[in-house]
Amino acid sequence: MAKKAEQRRQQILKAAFDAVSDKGYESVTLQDIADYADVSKGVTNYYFENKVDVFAHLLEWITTRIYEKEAASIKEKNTALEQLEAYINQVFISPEENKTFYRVYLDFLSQSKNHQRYQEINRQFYENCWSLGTDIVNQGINEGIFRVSDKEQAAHSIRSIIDGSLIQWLMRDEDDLHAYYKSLCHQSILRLLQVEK
Amino acid sequence: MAKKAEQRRQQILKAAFDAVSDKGYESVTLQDIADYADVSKGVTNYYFENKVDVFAHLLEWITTRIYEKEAASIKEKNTALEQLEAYINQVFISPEENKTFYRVYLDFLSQSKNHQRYQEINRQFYENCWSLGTDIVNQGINEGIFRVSDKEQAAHSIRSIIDGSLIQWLMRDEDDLHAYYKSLCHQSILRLLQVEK
DNA sequence: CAAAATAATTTGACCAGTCAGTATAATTTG
DNA sequence: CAAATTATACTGACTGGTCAAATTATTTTG
Repeated sequence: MAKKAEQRRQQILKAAFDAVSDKGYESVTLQDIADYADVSKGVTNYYFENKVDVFAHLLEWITTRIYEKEAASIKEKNTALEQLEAYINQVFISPEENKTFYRVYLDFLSQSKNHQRYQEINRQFYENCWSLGTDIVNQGINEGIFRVSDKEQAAHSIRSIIDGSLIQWLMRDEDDLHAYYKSLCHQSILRLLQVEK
Repeated sequence: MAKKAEQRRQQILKAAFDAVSDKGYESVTLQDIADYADVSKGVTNYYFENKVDVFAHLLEWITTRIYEKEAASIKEKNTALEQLEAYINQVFISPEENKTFYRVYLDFLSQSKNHQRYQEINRQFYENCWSLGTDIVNQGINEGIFRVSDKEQAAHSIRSIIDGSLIQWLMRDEDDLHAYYKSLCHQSILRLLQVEK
């Protein structure tokens, strides 16, 4: 079945994700992936061209998953402020989920310069993120609560603040900072959009 | 004597930097470093404990160099706005220097979670950066042009914006975006600090 | 339906290559 | 010459990828 094959691929991707999360991109071997997936080494090469191919699919999976979750939680809300809050809430889901997800994502970011394919996937991810930002900004402008001259620029800036906050949080690796950086990120963006107090 | 030895170390670190810049952290070998330094492989192991030791010294060198340059260019200026501009100018020196430096730095960031030692060096770097931000914020508050309630928070936020902008610029890897992200970063921080137009 | 044939999947041994680190030899220096 | 430094050769561990054989699933046939 094509169904069965798709399941196997998912299983391998999940295993690759766990492996990278535990050991870091560079040190994950094909054997690791096989071990995490509870299959033998050959399987990975049966379903994917090679190691890079596995990782490219993994990056694609991660970024689209992040984007879709963000888009979904925004769509539930009506006002720009609620949407923004939902966005930030989704970005900073929970310390556990965040750490694993964004550590792996950061690994890929630093690999992007060496792999054209990763870079392309990440470019797509950025565009998705910007479109989320633009939508919220448009909504806020229509509501008359955001004061922004250049919408595209605002979208870029929003994502900068999000990524910058996430990375700083990730790097400090102390307890109890998750809520702090979530709030910092939220407030920074509100100031950027010049929302009246 | 000890002078010569120190020179050799510097030579090796510079070689390691060039190698990482060209090939990326994960794929640099001890042989690469030796080749870039025009010495034989044994030399690296003579002056450093092992590969990680070389890289830890390199990270330390990079981060203190970035910090010192930033601190120096800020010190030249008197007003908060000038200082901020000098800061941003130094962060976004030139496309060439930026790309090499921050690509290597990003490599280290993603490795930090796996190496306690890298993490410690990076923590120190963050604290230095925050102190730069705090100084400028204090100056601006004294001048009455920044409206910030929490200075520490402002410092964190400033560095978030800087890192976020740098990474987004790095990842897009298109021509002519350097000036755009420099300006975006500058304007975002000004808005954050609620400078009157 | 059952046996046989065929196709798809899985396994793990294996290969050729690479690397970090070590040991030792050669060279320089004082 | 002796100590410090550098060059070279080597080792053992590990990796990505291959592949023939084994196993399992599916289809065909009588």
